[in-house]
This record gives sequence, structure tokens and C-alpha cells, in this order.
Amino acid sequence: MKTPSFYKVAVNAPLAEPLLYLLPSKGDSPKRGDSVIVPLGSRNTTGVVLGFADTNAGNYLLKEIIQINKERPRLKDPFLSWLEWLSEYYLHPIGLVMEMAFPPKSHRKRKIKSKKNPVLKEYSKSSLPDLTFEQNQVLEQISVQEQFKVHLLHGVTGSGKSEVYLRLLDETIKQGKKGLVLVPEISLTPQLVERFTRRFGSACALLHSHLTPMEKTEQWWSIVEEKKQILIGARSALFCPIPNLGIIIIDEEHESSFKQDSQLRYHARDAAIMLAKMAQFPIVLGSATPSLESWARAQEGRYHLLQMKERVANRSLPNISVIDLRAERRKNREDEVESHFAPQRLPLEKSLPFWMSKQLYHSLLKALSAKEQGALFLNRRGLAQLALCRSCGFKKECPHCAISLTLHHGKHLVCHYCDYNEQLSTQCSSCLSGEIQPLGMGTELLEKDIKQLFPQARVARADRDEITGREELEELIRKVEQREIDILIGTQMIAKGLDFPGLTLVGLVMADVGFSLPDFRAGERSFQILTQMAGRAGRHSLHPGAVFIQTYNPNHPSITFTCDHDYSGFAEKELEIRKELNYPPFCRLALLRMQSSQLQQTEMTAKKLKSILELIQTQHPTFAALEWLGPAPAPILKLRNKYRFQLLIKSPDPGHLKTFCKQIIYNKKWIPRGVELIIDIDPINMI
DNA sequence: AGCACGCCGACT
DNA sequence: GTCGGCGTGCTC
Repeated sequence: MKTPSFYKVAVNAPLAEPLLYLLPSKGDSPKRGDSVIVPLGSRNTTGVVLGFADTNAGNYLLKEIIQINKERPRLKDPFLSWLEWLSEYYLHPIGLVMEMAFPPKSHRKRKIKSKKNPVLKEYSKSSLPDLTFEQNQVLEQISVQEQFKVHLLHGVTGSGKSEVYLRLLDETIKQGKKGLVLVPEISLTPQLVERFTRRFGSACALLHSHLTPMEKTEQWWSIVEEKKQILIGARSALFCPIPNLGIIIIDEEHESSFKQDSQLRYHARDAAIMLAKMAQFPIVLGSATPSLESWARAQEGRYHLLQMKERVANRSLPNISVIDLRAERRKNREDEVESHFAPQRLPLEKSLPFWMSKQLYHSLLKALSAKEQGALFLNRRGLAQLALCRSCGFKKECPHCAISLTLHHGKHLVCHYCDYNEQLSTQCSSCLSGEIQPLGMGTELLEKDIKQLFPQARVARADRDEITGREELEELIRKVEQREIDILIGTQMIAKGLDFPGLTLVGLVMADVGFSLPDFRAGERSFQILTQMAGRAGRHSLHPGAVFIQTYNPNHPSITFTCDHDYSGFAEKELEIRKELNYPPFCRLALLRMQSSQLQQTEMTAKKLKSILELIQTQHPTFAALEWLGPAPAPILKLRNKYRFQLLIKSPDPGHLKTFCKQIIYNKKWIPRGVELIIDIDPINMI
């Protein structure tokens, strides 16, 4: 084979296409997948050789490749072509996608292992637990030797999905292959990591965003140099070029945090399925509440559906009761009238805060006196949602975002969408006469009330205010495990991936919070969160756990189906709605967002975008089936000082959607400077 | 993303 | 006169 004349190199710069270079005058000639150092403008940068060209079509004055970058391993197919697919599908510069396949630091300096804080602690190996009938059945149906296949493992909380993963990984290692486990960042808790380390010992590597660049680099090489066989990580671990990868497991596959919301806007679950398809190995998606996308594909027979409906060791699912907070309020008023005539009745219950029903209160008392633990969930941080002027109705808003400020410890007003904060002044800054009053509630107020109601109980709060780092989370988990905590209060943050033996009672204080997000997935999200929170109760106790869902909407389908532990009933009903309104999984979406610091300019550009879309559609009959909504102001019109307008494109075919969006990307000269166009393929977060 | 180039205002 | 502010545009 003669040496090729021109090299296509994906350089580390935001360029849509690879650039052409000449053969280096000295050293080996690069092969496809090699990392190279190339001149770019006035500097040198890295790039990846993608292929060869016979002609210099653009008649550029070509520069030579300087040398092969020996510090980076050659990327091999099919991994390399998968990276090319990512760039193409999510419309992100190819060179920037390539860069994601490498660790943040150079490998050269061999680091002396510091003993004090290893990424993975050492544990004694655990023995193999007996498998349940269902676990055995599931394992019989998944072969780690087979070619590409997507298995959707739908197992209720506590059914032992993790043990299935462990057995599959064990089998994979025995075949001489490697395994990748992706989990949502938040569930990379010591509990999960400990479990894997206990089974596989030093064969595990770990990758997530809380590691230092040096730690990431070390973990990365330990897999790439085949010193470790199993990689556990958050979504970015998918970009580690694992040699001889034999299986991918996506735990909690429905979690929206698998979708990256900046730069390369990829969905790790979808991208992993494509990698498994290209490299021909099986992939397992596990969840107690699968995404409707995955569920629909399983119903169609495109994915292999596996179900586990029983909890391990004959433990039963918790009993879920719904408490109507509206009725509760009425009852309290009646009590007041009664107690007026009989003041000795219900002295304590009458002083219960509005959010605490009698049932929940008595159950908490009962659990505490039985030396069991309780957890209260509320998906809202802070003391109060609003700071409102009683006389003129003025509402304190963030100066950078179109969002009202939340009140935190005492007098601190905080924006939950940017880092803005200020001190609350009691006097209204608008009418100068009224008094600013807090309205609504959050976890901080919950904690305050609970400490008053149960002064003897040991209370801990877990939300983003209280738990910022990994150490704090680890410490909290240890305390709960050691029964140093009686009542745990938190947002959904603590509902993910945690498993506490002593926890028998769960209260969802105001389940409706978060239901009204203006997005077609709101119902699905609510069902998932409710089921997940309810699933924390009684995973280990002999008597079934108790769950109380307090709500103002007791007939909401997300609530009623959660109570009946009826995922498939919920999915069926929700899919009907999706079909009727033509939303995923019945179509593909692309979100086009315009943003800039000028309100009018942003809106004008968004309107212009619409007319351009109409023009493209009339010129190309292939796009006839495409439809779009908008442009409309984004649900949060202003965020971090930028006004945002968006347009949602629906397409029955993913290919058409991509080529359509590509037309816009390649021709955006008309967009005025200062205005930014963001294209999000398969968007999840549309706020 | 870098980096240079260029056009304006401010300074020894 | 020159130094440096950052807006603009290109990189094979």
C-alpha cells in the first residue's frame, strides 16, 4: 500500500469538519485513530487521524503533521467510528468529541500512590448471596457471549437488580472481557461502590466528576492498560476507550442526568446503546420505573423485556396511603370548633403544622418508639418559596433570572438557578410601606418544625444546602446506617440509590411539588420520583414499610398508580397521551433555542428562524412530515441574564431531523452577533 | 477554543 | 507618538 498523501485530522477546536494535513517529514506515518500533534494557526494542538484523502479539493496551503502523540493510545474501531457518529448525531464539532476520549492529564509522571485517601477503599470480599427465583430466571435469559441485544430489566425497588449486574459482570470477566457500569452521578455513593468493590476487589476502577484530574487520569489508564476489568462511572465514563469491552450496564436508565446539558448534548443511555450495537455486545438497562422511550421499545419487541416483581427474601412492598391535604385542613377546622367546647381534646394534634397530617404524625411516633427510622421527603429546599409584600403583592425576584427568590436560614434570599443571593429586608422595596413576608415551605422549614414536634429525636437534613461534597454525604449515610439518626429530612437527592435497613416509614410531605413543570414529561417524572421515594421504606424489615403520600391532588394518575405499585398501568395510560399529542416515543425532538441579553433581539431572531425553517421545508419535500411548536418564550424566559426563546421540532424519522438541523447549522450567518443558537437533539430538560 | 489582527481611547 | 482594551474572524 502506498503512503497516503493527505490526512484528515479532527483537531481540538470547534470546527465542523476535519482538516487536511501532510505526512510528517520524520517519524512513523500515522494510522487511523492515532493522536497527532499538528500546527493550527499560530499554535500547535492535538488531533486524531480519521482517514485519508487523495486530493486537496479546497486547494489549501497544507501543513505537515508534526508527529504522532505517543502519550495517547491509538483509538480503534468501532470505538472511533462511534465517536464520529456522536459528532454527527448531536451536531457537535468532531475534534471536541475526540478530545472527550482522553484523560485530563498526561500520563508520563508516574505518581507515587498516596495511602491516605485512595479513590477506592479496600474491603474484604463478600460471599455470594443466594439468588431468588426471579434473579435466576433473568440471568438465564441474558447471555454475555451473545452479540448486540438491549435488555430492559424492570425490577421493583429491592428486587435485587444489583445482584444481577454483579453476576453478569462476573461472567464477563470470566470470558476475558471487560464491563462498564453507568450510574447517575448522584448514586455514586459509597454504598454502591462498596458493593462492587466487595465482589470484585482490585478489579474495579471508578470515574466521576468529583475526582481530581490526576485521579481521573490514573483510573482511566488502569482500564486502558487492562489492569482493571470493571469500570463504574457517571455518564462521562462511556468515553473511556475500554479495550475488549463485553457488556454495558445502565443503572436507573430513566434518570435524566444521563443527558448532558452543555457542549456535546448527548444521552449516555442512547449513546451506549449505539456503542453496543456498533461493537456487537449486550447492554442491560435497569430501572424500577423505566423511561417511556425504553418501555415502548420493549413493548414493540425491539428490546428484550425482563421483569422482577418481588422483593428479595420475601419482603413485601410497602403499604402506601394517600392523605388528602385539603380534607386534612377542613378536619383541622372542625377540630377547632369541637375543641372549643372540649378544650382537653387533641391538645397536641391541634398544634400540628399544616403539612403534618395526624396519620403521618402518629406513624412517626410509632416508628420512633419501635426504634425504627423515618424519612420525610419534600422536593423543595429552603424555608419558603416566596418573599411577598403583604400590601402591594411585590415578589422578590432574581435580578439575573425570571425566577422568584427562595428564603434560606432566616434572612437569606437565594436564586436556585444562578448563584445570586441577598439579605431579606423586612420593608418592601417597591411600595416602601408594606412588610415582606415569607410564603410557602421547603426542607429547612420542615426540619425546624420537626425539631419542635420531636425534640427528643435526632434529626438530619439532606439537600444541596446541607450536603455539598462527597464526604458530607458519606458521613450522613454512615450516621443513618449506625442508627445515629432517627428522622431523615431531604429532597429527592437522598432517595436515589440509598438503602437503609432501619428505615420503615416514609412520608412524602407535599407530593405535588414539581408536578406542574410545564413539560410533557412532568407526569412521568412525578411517577418516577414518587415510586423511588416510596421504595426506600422497609427494604429490610420483616413487616412491610409504610408510606404516606400527602397531596392536594389525590386523584392524580402519578399518585394513584404509585399507590398500586402499577408501573405498566401508568405507562399504558401515559403512552396514550403521548401518542395523541405526538410526543416521544412516537416522534423525535430537536430543541432550537435562541438566547441573548436583549429580549427583543432574541424574539426577532427566533421568529426569523421559524421563517427559515418554513423556507427549507418548502424547498425540500423530504421534510414534509416535520412539524414544529413555537417559537415561544422558554418556561424560564430569563436565565443568568439571558433571554431565551425556543422552537421544538418534531419528526417521525431521526435521520430527517438531523439533516434538517444540519441545514441550519451550516448556514447561520444571518444570526445577529450576540445571539446564540443552541441545538439540542432529543432534549430532556426544556426549562 | 486560542490567537492575531485591528481599531479606538489614554497615557508618559 | 505607543500601550492595551476587547470585538471579529480564522484555523488545513
